[in-house]
Amino acid sequence: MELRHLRYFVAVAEEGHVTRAAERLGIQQPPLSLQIRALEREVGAQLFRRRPRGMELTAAGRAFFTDAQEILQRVDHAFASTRRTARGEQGRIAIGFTNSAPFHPFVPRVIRAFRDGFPLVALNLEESGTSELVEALRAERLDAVFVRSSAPDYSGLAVHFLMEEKMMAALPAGHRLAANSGAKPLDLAALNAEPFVLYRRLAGPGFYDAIITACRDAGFNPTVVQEAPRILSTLNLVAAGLGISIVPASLQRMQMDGVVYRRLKTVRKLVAPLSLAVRRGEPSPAVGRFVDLVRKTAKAFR
Amino acid sequence: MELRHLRYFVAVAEEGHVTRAAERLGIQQPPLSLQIRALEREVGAQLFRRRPRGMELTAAGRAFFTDAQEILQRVDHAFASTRRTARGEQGRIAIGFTNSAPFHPFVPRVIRAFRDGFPLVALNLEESGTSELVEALRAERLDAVFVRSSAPDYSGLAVHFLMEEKMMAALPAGHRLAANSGAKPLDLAALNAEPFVLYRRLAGPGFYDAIITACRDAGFNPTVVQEAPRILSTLNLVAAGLGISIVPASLQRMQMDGVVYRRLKTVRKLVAPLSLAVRRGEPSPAVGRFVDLVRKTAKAFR
DNA sequence: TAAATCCATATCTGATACATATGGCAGATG
DNA sequence: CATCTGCCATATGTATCAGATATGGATTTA
Repeated sequence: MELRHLRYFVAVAEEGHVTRAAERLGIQQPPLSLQIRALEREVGAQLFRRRPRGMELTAAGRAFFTDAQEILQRVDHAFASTRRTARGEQGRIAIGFTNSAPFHPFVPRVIRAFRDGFPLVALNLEESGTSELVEALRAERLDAVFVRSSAPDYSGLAVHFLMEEKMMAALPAGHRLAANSGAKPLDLAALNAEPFVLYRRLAGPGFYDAIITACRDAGFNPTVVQEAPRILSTLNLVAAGLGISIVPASLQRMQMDGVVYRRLKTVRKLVAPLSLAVRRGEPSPAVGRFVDLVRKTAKAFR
Repeated sequence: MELRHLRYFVAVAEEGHVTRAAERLGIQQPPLSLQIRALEREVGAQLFRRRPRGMELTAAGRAFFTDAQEILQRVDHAFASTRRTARGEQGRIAIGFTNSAPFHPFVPRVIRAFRDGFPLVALNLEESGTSELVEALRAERLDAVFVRSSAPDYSGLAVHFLMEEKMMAALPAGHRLAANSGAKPLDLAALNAEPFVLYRRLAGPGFYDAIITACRDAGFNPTVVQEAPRILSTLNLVAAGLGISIVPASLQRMQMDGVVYRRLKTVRKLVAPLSLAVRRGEPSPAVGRFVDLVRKTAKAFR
């Protein structure tokens, strides 16, 4: 049996009249009559009762009619769905981001923009450390990853730089340098005697190394008294008075009791980049559309 | 597109290799390659990415693969389901019976036997008066009807006599003729001075007329002091002492306080038949099977 | 570098779907 | 009651299409 048989059958069932159904289908009455007979032979059941004035469905024919309509409907749906997927308008993509990425207002904004523009594409969101994310990207568990730093190894991946943001000092409330919050930016060198609390290097090597390098360029080695596993625990430790930290400016959206943010005088290397990494080669249409939107939105965001 | 295209596509998708898929399908590799290309043109999307060593699905191809498998599965299901319906092993039939029919042990038994034998056939059961049932049968709201009497007009219907049962006298407890319940059968003439409570003629004309005729043959006109709309209300009125009644023997399964059943000496015309009525012509396979089972079970029941 | 593997293209042929002509049957009509 | 009408079924011919065979092109493998 072929779909042609189902289409012919449904037409005859709806018309109750072979000649009218043939007209509707654009063929002549004898081949339609033959096709119905062939279908009945193949199904192994009589689907119509022949009358002098037209045909009527048997009980088996009524059962088959229901199924046939549904099958034809599903075929049309399959076509439409496949075309949408091919155009990237439908499907599923998995997006990863580092623990600090969501605090950057760009990331939630572009995710919302994508959802609005492509409601039929399902987004899976994953948050993890940079290394885990890159590994998942390579293993095809993730399709695109927002990263905030240079990973040790981006081979096989395409990394699209989106933007960068300044870093700020995070000081315990009551700290001698915390007065006049929002006033004149601090010299990085003013932090030379301070104990440092830094986001663990393994989780965010880009931040860690950038901070170390910037301090050395300012003339001192920072005293790292504690590494924190998460960006939030970094702030918690600062609030507890264990030391100071340097974090991306977007973190100041996270107002936390006991933490005061102070701007720093511009240090060329002390910035936090935001990039999107994907696998090289041919992305799925949905991933392609996502990358396009992210890059376009990043240009408009600056 | 035809089902052939779906079958070819699924085979290639599963094998990832056109030559192997062609072998599996029993055709040569070049026509299969052409059919896949034709399908991609018709869908309007590339379903496979060609590699030097085989083909792999695109995102659109993966979406289509899911749909194609489901469609082919539904086609097989439609065939099987239609065959079952054609064999009367599946479908739905509506059975009607008069208010008194369920008390005959045969009726629930044959219904259970049918359910056991054809679990995929759904039974709708309706209870009503004989006239309503016959009307519903003619209007195709019911497919088969158990009746207990001769309806005024069975034209256009086929009535299969199943069996008959004796009638019994239903007396108020304490009645002078109620003593020695189960003893020697009563003469019908012994009831000549009694007030009669009868099941309404409109609801069960066969019973009514048979009782009137039998009494006249026994030499008296029964004094009908009350007609009851339902067989149960007939018994209720007897229990209340309004009079006596004559009911099918199967009613004695309905033990009711205040009612005593007494057998009657055999009166040729005073029996309650049980018949199955269906429309003339070609019943659906499920109805045909039901009629067959009912008739066969009735023979074994006697 | 030659051979192997795999899909794509070209050409031919048999099978099949459809057109046309006509027949048969049951119901409608005069 | 005879004739006509409406509708599906059968017979025959033909154009189209699916599949076979032969061969080519590109990439990988030995």
